Amino acid sequence: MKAYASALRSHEAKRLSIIEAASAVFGREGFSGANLDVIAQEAGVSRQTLYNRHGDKEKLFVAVVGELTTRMAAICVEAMTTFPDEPSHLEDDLTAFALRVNRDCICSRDGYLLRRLVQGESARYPHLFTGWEEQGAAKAWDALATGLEGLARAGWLDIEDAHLAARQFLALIRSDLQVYILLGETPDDETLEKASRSAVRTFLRAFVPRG
Amino acid sequence: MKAYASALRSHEAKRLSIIEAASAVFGREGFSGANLDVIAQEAGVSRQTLYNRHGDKEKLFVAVVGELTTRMAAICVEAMTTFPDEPSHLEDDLTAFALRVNRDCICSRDGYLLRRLVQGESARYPHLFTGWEEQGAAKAWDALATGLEGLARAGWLDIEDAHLAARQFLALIRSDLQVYILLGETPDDETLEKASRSAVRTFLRAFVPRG
Amino acid sequence: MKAYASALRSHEAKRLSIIEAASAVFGREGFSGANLDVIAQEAGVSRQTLYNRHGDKEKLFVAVVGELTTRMAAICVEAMTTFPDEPSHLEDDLTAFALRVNRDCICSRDGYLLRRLVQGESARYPHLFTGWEEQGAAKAWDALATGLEGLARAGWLDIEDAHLAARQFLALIRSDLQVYILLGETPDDETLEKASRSAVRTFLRAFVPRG
Amino acid sequence: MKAYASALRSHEAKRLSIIEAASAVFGREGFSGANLDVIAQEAGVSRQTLYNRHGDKEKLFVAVVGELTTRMAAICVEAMTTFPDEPSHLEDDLTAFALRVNRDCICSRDGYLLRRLVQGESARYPHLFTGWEEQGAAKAWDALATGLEGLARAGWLDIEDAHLAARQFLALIRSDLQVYILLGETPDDETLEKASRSAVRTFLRAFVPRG
DNA sequence: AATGAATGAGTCTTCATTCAT
DNA sequence: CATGAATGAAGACTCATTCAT
Repeated sequence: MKAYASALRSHEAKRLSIIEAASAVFGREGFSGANLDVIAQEAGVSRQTLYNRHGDKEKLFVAVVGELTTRMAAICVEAMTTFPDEPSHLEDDLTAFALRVNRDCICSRDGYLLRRLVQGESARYPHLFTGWEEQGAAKAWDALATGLEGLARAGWLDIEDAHLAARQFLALIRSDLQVYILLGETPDDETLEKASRSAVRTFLRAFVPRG
Repeated sequence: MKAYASALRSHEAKRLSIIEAASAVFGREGFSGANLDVIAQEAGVSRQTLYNRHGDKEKLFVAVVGELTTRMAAICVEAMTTFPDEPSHLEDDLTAFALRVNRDCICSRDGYLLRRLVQGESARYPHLFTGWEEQGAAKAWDALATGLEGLARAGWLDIEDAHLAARQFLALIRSDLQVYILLGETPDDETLEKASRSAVRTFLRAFVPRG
Repeated sequence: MKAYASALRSHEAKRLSIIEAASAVFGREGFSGANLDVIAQEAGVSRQTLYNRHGDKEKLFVAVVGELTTRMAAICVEAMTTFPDEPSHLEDDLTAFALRVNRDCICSRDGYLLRRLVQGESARYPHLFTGWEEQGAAKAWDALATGLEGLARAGWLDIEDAHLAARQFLALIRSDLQVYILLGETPDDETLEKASRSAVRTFLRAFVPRG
Repeated sequence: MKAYASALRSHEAKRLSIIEAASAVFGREGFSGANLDVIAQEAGVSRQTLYNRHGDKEKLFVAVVGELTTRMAAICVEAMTTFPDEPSHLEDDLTAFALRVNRDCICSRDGYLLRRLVQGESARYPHLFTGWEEQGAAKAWDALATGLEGLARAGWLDIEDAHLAARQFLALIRSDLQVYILLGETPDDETLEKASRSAVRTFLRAFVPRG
């Protein structure tokens, strides 16, 4: 029993370390620049194990993207649940929400890696992009639009096109983080908070009902 | 004379076709995925010529990024000169400006390629990113901030931090073009105009003085 | 007892399925093209069992050739016993004999496989060929020569060199089956009968005493 | 001009040495056992040249088979032209013809190699076999059948089915050379002459008109 | 300057073989 | 005995780079 459990654990642990290593290397070097021996080494498994588990380089790449997409989808869904449906202080609450989205979805390591992989190889594997968009981006936009619509119905905001507002909200909250996004660095909380707050302020100046 | 001129032309023509081909292939395949024979062939020159002109693969890559950066800087500067310093109709004029920026700087072929190259290889060649940021992005932001400041001084806008507003303006006008930006497709003018106008409207709702 | 017997049976059964699978794969792919994992899988045993039983790839190959040689020797000997020592109808009886040789020795699956293995690897393992020739071909020729000599002594045939006649008999009866022999397909009985009969007819035209 | 001619010569010479080396190695080791580096080395060219000229291992193999097929077809056609249409001494002339066929078509190096390649890989590349049969074997059989028919019409032979007789003739003349054929050794002229003569004698005993 | 070849390193992939469970 | 992993050696194929013509 123990052996079985530990084998399972080791099996799953290996799977994970392969995905970790592969996403790191693919992210760092791109698909063609990635070296399977390096991945195997960083994963602490033998090259054979890579092949046993994933067949070949391309399939491994697809597996990595799939895993990251799944993970990020979960994280984004989770982040969306913190949307302030009944805000006590609109600016503060939206800022907290924006900060969370920035931290967990935009500037997280997995987010960075997934973005790089999809950006870098979407030309070669268009389906990557499709899957990513449908499972990730579109869902997040929808959820956010729904949240904003709720605020509008409750009189907090004055919004005509909720999907448009959602896209603009997302665009604004990342507008001050371009450098971090590009380089894959995670900004500290102060930076995140500042970027989020200025974005939310502008967003509210645009969408809070006047007079 | 003629021979000299035509030799010159042919020399410059070759230089250009090499840059064109190389940027296309590097953009498509990334640095490690690019094949110098393919570049030579697409450029219509011999492999030797690549080496004679550029020394080696990395130098060629750097030359491509340099050329694209120079070009894009010029284009952005040019675009900035169309900023409506004395607008007749603020929304229309800013929309026209935004459309121009979107079309020429964001969604153009060179813009797409340069972004891909920098994004893909900035990890490997950090100086690429530095050069690009300083010569391209920063200058554009400065110029735009100056323009916005002018509008504010003239009473058209109510802006505290002009650089922040510039970043947000740029973020907003591209917020509806993510797909095109990612895939490198150039949207038609209607799409560009719509995306630009909704962004400008939101921007103005946020920054036009009230009451 | 039962357990013992069934263990034995299973042991022998495994041995056989290994030989079957190995001969099939070696025959299909040649020595270097054969993959031990494939053999193990087709045999329904684990790779380890191959190694436990046969040591390594080369030894397994030799075992296969040995097994096939033994089997084919037995089959050929058996076929030779059907030689019509006292024919009632010479052409019919010799044709029946030829058909049997063709079917069991030349066109059988094991015959095909053994021929392929020996042909393909005799350059690498000359002793394979030696063993095969001595145990298989030579014996068969001798037996056939003896049979023909008997017919000659009984006045049915007019033969000077019985070994030569034996070789020619064998050459003739396979002359119409080259395609099947090469591709390893087993012709139907009609084809076999026709090929055998025309060969026997020619053989008899050459060796039946005149006048 | 000279340079051009010498380049051509060297080009063709390289092509030939590649084919020579490749046929030797493929013949010796089989398709999967053959090592392209060895072929390149034996051909005295670089590995790259192999790839430039032939694309990949499989295409090189096909090219080798094609070349050998073409060559052997020419040689067989040439041999067939020596068929004694108007024999002065039937046995001697047919023996000379048989010897020639044996020497040039059956026991020649190219014949051996082609046979090995086709036998060894016809399972994997059935089209190899098809091409070989149609361009080589079938043509040779037809030509021989025509020749025998001529002798029959002229009263030298008594033949019903010329194609059958042709196949039997070919089977007989190689019946004493099996060992050489299998091992790819070229027998000396005495052996060839003896094998051919005994075959022709039997053939004539079967097909010369009686009485 | 173009072409073709050579060199040498590198990378993906396969596979025989062994070891641990 | 089966399973899965590890190791190490090939081997096919690619590619940057250089050289000769």
